[in-house]
Amino acid sequence: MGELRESLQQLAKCGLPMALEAMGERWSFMILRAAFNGVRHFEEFLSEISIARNILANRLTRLTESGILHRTPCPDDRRKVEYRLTEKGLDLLPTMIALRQWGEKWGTGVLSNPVLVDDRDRQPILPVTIRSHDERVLGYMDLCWMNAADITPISADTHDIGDRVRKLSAI
Amino acid sequence: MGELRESLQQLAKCGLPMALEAMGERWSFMILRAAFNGVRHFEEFLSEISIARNILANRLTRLTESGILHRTPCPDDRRKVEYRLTEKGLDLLPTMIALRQWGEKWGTGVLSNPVLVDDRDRQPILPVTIRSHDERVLGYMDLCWMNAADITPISADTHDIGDRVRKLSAI
DNA sequence: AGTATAGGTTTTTATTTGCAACTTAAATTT
DNA sequence: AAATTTAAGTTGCAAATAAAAACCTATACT
Repeated sequence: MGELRESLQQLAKCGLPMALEAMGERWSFMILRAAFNGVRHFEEFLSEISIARNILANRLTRLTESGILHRTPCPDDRRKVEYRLTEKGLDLLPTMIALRQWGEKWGTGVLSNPVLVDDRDRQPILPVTIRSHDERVLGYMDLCWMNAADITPISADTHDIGDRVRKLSAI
Repeated sequence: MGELRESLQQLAKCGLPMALEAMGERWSFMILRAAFNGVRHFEEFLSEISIARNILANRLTRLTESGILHRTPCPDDRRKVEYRLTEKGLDLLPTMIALRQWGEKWGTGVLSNPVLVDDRDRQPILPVTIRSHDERVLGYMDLCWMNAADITPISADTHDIGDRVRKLSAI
């Protein structure tokens, strides 16, 4: 119980809250999804997702400020502005696909179409999973928390691992 | 362009909006994370995450209604109620870990501690990635959309794949 | 019987959303 | 060159939602 509590103190500073600050708003995921689909301009976002103008403007600003999108005025048509995913933004793809797959699996039985496939062999991608360093698929029960300092870089001593490891669920 | 637009119509009914209806609210991820860490009771959630009572009550109800948590009155102490992750809820783990990893990678340089490891060999898990059917790691550029009906179950005809495939980004 | 605990609800206030109309600058049409 | 249209916002105002604090009810503990 002491251990658990300690871990929960840590919760405040793990990656999630920061991630949610950028992504936790209702429309952010939808905007990002549109961006992943090649949408780049204000009016285009507006017509693809049913969002209010001012909210879209606000979210685009915020996503830009947090480095997920990059805003460039178009050189060819100086009325236009281009919003593009940055590397940081592109890096949200696994999260988005994982969430989408979850939605498909547990949603309204409607099997989704089109399907995401590997461009190379046209076969559907696998469900996004958690993997061990040697690529085994891990479930909830296979995970535990460990002090970063106590991780042996792939070999070495094993004397008293017990009290440095907290067998915990996840996240 | 016509193709792109068609795909964007599809956007409305893919898995994401449904997923966001359940998960898209600011506190839902934090509540879920606490749940993954073994938090089960109202007052416990309340003290672990700084959320208002009424909002917590509301979110727990909603998460329960959407089948992510299961609510059971405790038989031993009948004041208490237990909120537990359902299978559907547990299935959000890859999404949450993916989002958390993203937050860690792009957040405030602070490398997070503790670290999630495989219980079996105490080695950190891999970053969550997108994989092809034969387990290759795929990036944004390796993906495209394809009509579900047109996917060949691992072999067979390849005559006119061209016009049935949309080379698209993702999500 | 009196107090504390668990899990809410209610009331009030602040913040966020969403809609509609307006603005500004640049491009296009007439 | 003037009038119109397009792109990307901003502003103002009503409605919905969130947050803080107080209150409530049932059970348990002493």
